[in-house]
Amino acid sequence: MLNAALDSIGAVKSVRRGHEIYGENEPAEFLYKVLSGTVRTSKVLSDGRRQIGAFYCSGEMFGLEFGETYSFSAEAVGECTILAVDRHSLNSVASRNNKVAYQLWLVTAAELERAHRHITLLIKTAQERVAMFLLQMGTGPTTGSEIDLPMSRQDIADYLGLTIETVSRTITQFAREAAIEVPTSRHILVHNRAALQRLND
Amino acid sequence: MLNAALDSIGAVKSVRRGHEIYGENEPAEFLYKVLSGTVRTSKVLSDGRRQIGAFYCSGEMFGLEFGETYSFSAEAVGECTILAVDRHSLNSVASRNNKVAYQLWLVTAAELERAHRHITLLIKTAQERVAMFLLQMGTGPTTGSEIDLPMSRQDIADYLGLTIETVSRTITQFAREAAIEVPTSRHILVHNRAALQRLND
DNA sequence: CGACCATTTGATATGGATCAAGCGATGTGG
DNA sequence: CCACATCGCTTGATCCATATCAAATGGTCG
Repeated sequence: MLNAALDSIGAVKSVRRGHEIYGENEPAEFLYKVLSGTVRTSKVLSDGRRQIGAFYCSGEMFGLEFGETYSFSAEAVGECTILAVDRHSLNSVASRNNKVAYQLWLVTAAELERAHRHITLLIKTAQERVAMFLLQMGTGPTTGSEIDLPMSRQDIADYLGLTIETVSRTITQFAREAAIEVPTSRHILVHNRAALQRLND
Repeated sequence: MLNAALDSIGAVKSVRRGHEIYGENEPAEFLYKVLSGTVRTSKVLSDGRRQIGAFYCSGEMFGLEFGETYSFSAEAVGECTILAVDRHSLNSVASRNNKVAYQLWLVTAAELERAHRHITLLIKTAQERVAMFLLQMGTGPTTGSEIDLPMSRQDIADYLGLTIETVSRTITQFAREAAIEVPTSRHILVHNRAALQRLND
């Protein structure tokens, strides 16, 4: 099993809020798993625009690469603990153990599916993007209609390909329409999930 | 080797211009390789907007899935011949042959890289998107500065997340600036590659 | 030649970006 | 404990890139 392999050869690290885990184009020596907190991957264009590739929550893996270098950089969104697994050790386990190799393939496949969802997101309107984002954040281990956003508005904007002002205004608008409630900026209650879902595919 | 495996268990088919190879959500029974022509994958949203996932040229593989169903549909852009490989046969080869399994993983990884490039494209301006698209189409087997576009302006627009008018205007603008020349709408000569490249990352 | 389709071009509208304040939490030093 | 700076977020006013609507052009095939 993959998780057993990871645990046996991985090293636990903790990373401070905002600190870099690895940089774009650095040699891809490690594969990581989030143990607690949230990690974002990102890329900064020459003119300063930033694209966030994905957010990774507890239990998810990131930093799996095929080339020699990372194609995005990775930073801790908040305080994080992560498991760092040496790529070569893992490869050697995978070459002896088909199940582990298959699990690594599945991680890549999951990553691909994530990227496809992201592409579909980026051709939509601002309302649709924000709605889709909230719904995505609302699924997972947390219960039903409460969403705790670990990331800033700027992070959300850079993930959605919008500006911070547009994200803020759209959230305000959803709140005015009573689809959601925003007790604090990082904590959102979804009252009318159907209204948000109506804005999807 | 993967290609040998594909050739031995694959069946050659030809597909007419515009015809569907498989549909979104259909059971994913086959993995395909383009032998000649170009294939596009796409997804149509409920309101009619169409997103093109990718274009596949001769030699490239498409339709590799992990779930039970295809996540995009696939159509022939022009007259095409393709090789259809039964997924279960291939899986059984892969389970016995590590090299084949590894190659399949690489196909997924290439697909992921493609998706990441696509995401980066979609956060840019219209000029940058079109420039990047032309440069991408200009690499590959064809020689240097000549691009033959197998697809329509509408296909390009749906790939880039723009309208057909914007794509057309942007191409006209590049021609006016003498970066390119457009003898016919499907045939483009790149005169100033650097000018296009300047619009990228 | 005439019908049809893809593409280009023109005129106008608009969603989201940009520029600019204001506001509310959190923290720091006096 | 309170001014005051700072930071993240929201709100307002205006602008602009791209969409939308509409028409002209050109290429292809019967």
